[in-house]
Amino acid sequence: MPYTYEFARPNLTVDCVVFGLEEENYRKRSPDEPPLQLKILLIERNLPPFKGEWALPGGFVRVEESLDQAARRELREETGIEEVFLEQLYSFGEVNRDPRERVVTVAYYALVNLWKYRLQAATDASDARWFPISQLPPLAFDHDQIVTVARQRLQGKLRYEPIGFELLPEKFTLTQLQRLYETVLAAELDKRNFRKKILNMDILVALDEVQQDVAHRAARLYRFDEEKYRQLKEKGFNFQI
Amino acid sequence: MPYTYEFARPNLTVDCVVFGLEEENYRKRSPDEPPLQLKILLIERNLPPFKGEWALPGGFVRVEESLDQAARRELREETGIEEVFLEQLYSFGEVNRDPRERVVTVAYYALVNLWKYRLQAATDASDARWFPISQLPPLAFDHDQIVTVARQRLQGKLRYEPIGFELLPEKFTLTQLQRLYETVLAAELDKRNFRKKILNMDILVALDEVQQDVAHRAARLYRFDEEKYRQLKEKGFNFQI
DNA sequence: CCAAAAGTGTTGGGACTACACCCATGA
DNA sequence: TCATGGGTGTAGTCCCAACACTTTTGG
Repeated sequence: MPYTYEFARPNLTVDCVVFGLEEENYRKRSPDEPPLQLKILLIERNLPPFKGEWALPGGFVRVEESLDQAARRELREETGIEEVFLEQLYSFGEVNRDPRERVVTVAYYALVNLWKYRLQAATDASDARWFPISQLPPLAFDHDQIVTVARQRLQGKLRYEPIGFELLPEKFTLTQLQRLYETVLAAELDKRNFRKKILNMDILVALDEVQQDVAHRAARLYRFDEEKYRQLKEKGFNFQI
Repeated sequence: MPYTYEFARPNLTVDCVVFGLEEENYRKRSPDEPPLQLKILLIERNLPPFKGEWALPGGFVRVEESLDQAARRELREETGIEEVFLEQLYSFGEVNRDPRERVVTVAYYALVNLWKYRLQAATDASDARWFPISQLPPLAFDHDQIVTVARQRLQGKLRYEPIGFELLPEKFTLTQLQRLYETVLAAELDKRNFRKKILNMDILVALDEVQQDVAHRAARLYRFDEEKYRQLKEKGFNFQI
């Protein structure tokens, strides 16, 4: 019982906007189709309200866990995803966002490496599915609004923090990295300028490996050097695309 | 009664970090004292826990009001402040942030024009007081952490959104504006470059008025043209200091 | 040998930095 | 006339945008 409060209390949930990046099928359906797609992970609701519709993974916050813990728990329980980049997004508290009773939700967004998690995420939760962000089904509650805010945040954050690497495999080519930026920011970037910029930052390590199984010259693989980035950041360096 | 949840529920509050900018006393106490000070508004608690300590204005969210409405209501009830810039900051949900029971708080930050609100804010709430941000008393709960996050957000936001004008009188001099930036960002800026930059943005209107009651050449007054800024923003213009 | 993507340098323009002196006003 | 802040221009540097061809590889 609350010690200073006699009124009815809102309920509290967490919801997660889980972003993933997926390569298009090898056989392109149309010549101009983009080679990468930004996707989000949705759950089909099997309880009212909005039974049968799609919704963000999430659920009630328990008294013995922090908000961050609640978000990670729900993500694990509903999608099998663990140990990913997860950050608080915004709290949504309109009075009628849940048609039945008052529910405030603290929204999070997560970035998932689909090269690592594709199988796992697909099997752990049979009612979970990845949707291209440009072709989302109707969403329950105000989840479309949450997705919109999450997408804006991702676009903003991507430009001034090196979080894009969370969406790529550990070893990636510069072209993959560029396409990631082009896909999320919905903008075209100049190849030479992009490479100069990112390599001059000195936060990538060139590996002695190249792409495999491509029908043309194989590209060099790189990985993100997180330690180096931390050091540079302490010296005042600012990541910026 | 919640329809899908049988567990104990966290309580939900809002808290507001209210920023204001105040000119130093006319008689400087030391020659190098900064001419502007960033302050925040605190409330002395008259109930346990932390009775007698200082805390952010805030309180429980009611079922019939949104989070934004709750923040504005608490601000009005506890400090008399209304119709100010108010934006959600972050939600704090560590399990033991309240020593007695589980309370999650959605923190907001507000920017107050102290030239307009000084009197009112001082009288409406006898237990409210403005503190220089560099000389805060010990705060209740995790409010020092909330203040830290709010300050970082203010510094960041100030650089890429024209929100600083909220802290100044409607008519201000370029020097006042520059000092505002120097105070909040804790950095010195070059006078000529600052003026060129801000005037080139074309978001200020030069008034046919000058400063009054100064013992030297009076500076021209300007005001922020919000409408012009909106138009420029739509065309892709990005404010940046 | 052909298709497909990898990889690579230069140049011009715009924006930022650094910097010092004269001006207007009131006391 | 003096003290105080108001107001102004230029030159050098750096960063960014624009831009096209050669190389490598597998099929």
